[in-house]
Amino acid sequence: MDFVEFRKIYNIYKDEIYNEILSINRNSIRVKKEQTVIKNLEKIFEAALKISNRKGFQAMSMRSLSKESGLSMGALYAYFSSKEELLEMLQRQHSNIMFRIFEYQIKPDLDAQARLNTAIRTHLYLSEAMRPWFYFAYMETKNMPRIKQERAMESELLSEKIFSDIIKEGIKQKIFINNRYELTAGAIKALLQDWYLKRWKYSRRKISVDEYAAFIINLIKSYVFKPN
Amino acid sequence: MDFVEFRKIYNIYKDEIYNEILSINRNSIRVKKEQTVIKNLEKIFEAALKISNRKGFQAMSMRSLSKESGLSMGALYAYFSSKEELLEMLQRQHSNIMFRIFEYQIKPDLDAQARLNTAIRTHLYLSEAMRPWFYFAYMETKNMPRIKQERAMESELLSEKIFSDIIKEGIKQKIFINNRYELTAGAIKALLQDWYLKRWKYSRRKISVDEYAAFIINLIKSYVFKPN
DNA sequence: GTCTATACACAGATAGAC
DNA sequence: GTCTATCTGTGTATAGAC
Repeated sequence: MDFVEFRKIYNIYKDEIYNEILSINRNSIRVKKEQTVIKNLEKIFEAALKISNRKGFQAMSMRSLSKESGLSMGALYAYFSSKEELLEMLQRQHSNIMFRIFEYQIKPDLDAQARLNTAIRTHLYLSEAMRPWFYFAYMETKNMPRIKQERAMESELLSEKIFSDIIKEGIKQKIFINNRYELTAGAIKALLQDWYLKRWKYSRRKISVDEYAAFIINLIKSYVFKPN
Repeated sequence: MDFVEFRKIYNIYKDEIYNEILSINRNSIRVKKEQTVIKNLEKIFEAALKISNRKGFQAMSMRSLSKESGLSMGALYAYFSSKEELLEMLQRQHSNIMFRIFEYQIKPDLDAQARLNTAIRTHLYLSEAMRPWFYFAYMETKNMPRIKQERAMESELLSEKIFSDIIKEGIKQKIFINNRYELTAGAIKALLQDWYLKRWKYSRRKISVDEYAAFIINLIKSYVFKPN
């Protein structure tokens, strides 16, 4: 699988994003006509991600969101009851779509090595396709109240577990060396996150997402196969 | 070198931090008595880092900073002319102290392997000793205006260059394999940053800073020495 | 040097016309 | 469903007493 191939799978899901947001938040959205809701949610979310990823969610005023999205302040509040609710919608939607695609992609019928590759590629390609969402989720959870941060931490650990489980199994099957699988899984996550957190750096150096995928996979393999 | 040893070196510098802040910002600080300035700057900066690292600098109100630092609003503005200036003071101080210690620590008389170790350990230990500063600098540069972000990006590349130069030299000396040294340096940075960005995770798992240093070093070595 | 009290701008949110 | 106009709280910053 490379990025081009991944995009085909992803595009099927993509159109459902706003349908899903609608059905989850049906009761808090005052507007009735489905078509209108979907069209406007898309405008609102895109604008919110754009401004937030530049200045931070906190610093984004409702006035600027109104201007960027093309809807008036009054209209915005027909889609959520407070700025904080908008934040929650964005966060939840990100984690939903992420785990959904992950679940679908990682087939259990492959050996540990192939599954590790798939997991790394899936995560990386997904973050590339949905970069504004990933960046937003990473940066904005840090400034949230304790309780909601806990949720984000669980989500981090859960996605890390996908990697550590695969490595553990590889160790059991004697394919990999028994060598700090938990730290290794954490390292994979950190490297994957670097891709969307410092996109500017990789763009400047003209590193493609496929190149970066290959690099991470090689780096990790050299460690889990290390003879010493 | 381990963390205990590093702390001894660090402690010598530590006391100079506020002296240095004072001398750099002498003209924008209205208070004359040196002792007073140093004592209060410490209070202000500690409070600012504490609140910002929990809620973000933007979300920290001057009222809350006043309360946390124990100084009145009026008093605060004797030390900086605007909230933005406070932000600048914090940022600049962080990058100053970082490059200062780095320069001092990395001796050129060692071979590439030993220098790579020292560089990794120095960066990691420094971020551990000054965690609130590092966390702050990482999170808050993202929301800054273009021009200032450029500065932060240059700083990222500069510190990355320390690692890539060492690796390049190792390749030249035929100690290391010629294997994407730029991406490798970036990976080292990402792994080092993960330590202070997700401190909660490592604390929970009871990973010591020395353990983590050894892990990164092993991971990277297995790649730069990889036989294939 | 530090305080309290206050100015003034702008934030989030809503009411009511269309 | 969407708009404009407006309410009310909170933000940064400063003036002037001590």
